[in-house]
Amino acid sequence: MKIIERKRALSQLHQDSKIEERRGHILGTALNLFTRSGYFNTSVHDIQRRAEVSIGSIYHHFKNKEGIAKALYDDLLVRMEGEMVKIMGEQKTCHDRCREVVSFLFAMTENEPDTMEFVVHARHREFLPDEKPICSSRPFTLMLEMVQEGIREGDIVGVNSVVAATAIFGGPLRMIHLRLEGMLEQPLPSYLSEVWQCAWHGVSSMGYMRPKEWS
Amino acid sequence: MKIIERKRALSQLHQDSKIEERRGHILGTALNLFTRSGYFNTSVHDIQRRAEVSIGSIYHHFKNKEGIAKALYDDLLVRMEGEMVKIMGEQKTCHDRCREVVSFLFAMTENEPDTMEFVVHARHREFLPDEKPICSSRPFTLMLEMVQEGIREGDIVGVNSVVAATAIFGGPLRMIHLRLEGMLEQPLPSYLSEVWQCAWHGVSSMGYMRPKEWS
DNA sequence: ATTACAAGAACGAACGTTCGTTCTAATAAA
DNA sequence: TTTATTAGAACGAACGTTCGTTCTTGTAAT
Repeated sequence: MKIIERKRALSQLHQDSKIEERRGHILGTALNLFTRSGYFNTSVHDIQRRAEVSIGSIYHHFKNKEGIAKALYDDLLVRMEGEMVKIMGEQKTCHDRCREVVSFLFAMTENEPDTMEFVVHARHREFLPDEKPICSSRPFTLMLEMVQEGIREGDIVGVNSVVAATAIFGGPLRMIHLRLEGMLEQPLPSYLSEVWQCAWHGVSSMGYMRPKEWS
Repeated sequence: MKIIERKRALSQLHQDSKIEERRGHILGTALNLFTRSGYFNTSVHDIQRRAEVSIGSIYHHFKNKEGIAKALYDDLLVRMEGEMVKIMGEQKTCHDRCREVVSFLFAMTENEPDTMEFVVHARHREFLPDEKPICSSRPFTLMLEMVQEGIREGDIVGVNSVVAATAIFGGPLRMIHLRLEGMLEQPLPSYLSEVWQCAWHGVSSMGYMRPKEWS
């Protein structure tokens, strides 16, 4: 009995993983095409050709083209939120938390540029009309909360919290844009130190002692 | 003779302005639709209906749909570059120049949100495939040059100039994004002081004396 | 002053193509 | 056998664009 159940469970797992694999394969191909050519310049037939699956298979796993984008988007927000929560658990000060967020985003840009492009570049509203703007999604509100706590604790100067958040993350995000557009030779993490110092000094309430040059 | 020529010239001028008016009308309608629904969600027929002109008229004034977007884009870059050059002429220090740029961008966001949306939000690469990325267009390279001079003069700490430029303009640009997405209650200029102080303090090489609160 | 002509702006029906999606049949798994 | 999955031909709607025509306006000839 138990063995049979185990077998069924295993086989089910095997089945699930195979299904998940194909689903993931379609998603990966779609992400690649979406970021390479844009959502609207990518047809379902393009995805089908590149993924070497059939139209029917795609429409079996996803409701429609928008459903593919939605799946990508949801997956992404979940991953990002998980990372933000993890960072908030590991780091205790606003400074360390925000720095870690930037560090994570920089690393992700290098490791999964397609994914990152889909986060920061894509005009989700254009093809996911029912989605709220990404800046009011959980990962981004968590980043805002980090900053708000920093203001409460006195680490950050008492400005409007949205202003403080954009001051901290605006520069790093622009660096990500530039990197994704191929305008930066070096990988992002090599700029982290400089970028972060500029970002943090802009809002830090601590006394200011900056050396003339950073190495 | 002279009178006849004058008359012809006048009539020609009148004709030209009428033509220009219609062309501008089509462009304005297109800009509005493009920013409201996105380039790909806007059909030429939509533009035709909203502008209350004929399809033929549109194709008389513009080569094709892409030509409309290109005309908008070119016009925009010219205007922006003119404004940057003007600012560089009027302001003499890096600090004042960059601040004026941000001030101008904030004002423009309020006065012509459609135009601004088209600058900062649209994924031009997707529908203008031959265009270089906007960050390497003249207006943006001029902003970079302002910063580079600031580094040379010692006003800005000696970081990589791209890092400095993103540190200065990244925050303000994010504020513009937020405002265009309707996430800010107040008009942008009311945040200018705070935003600018954060941006400048991030890169300024001067001693640091920030009051606990800004009014 | 009237008429005839020319230039080009405006028009919109119609075209060919591409797209997202559906449908039916075939195959594999349970 | 039944169910889940894959396959790809077929479909209709919507798209960007073309093209023959009409309308408008300015010029020349009578």
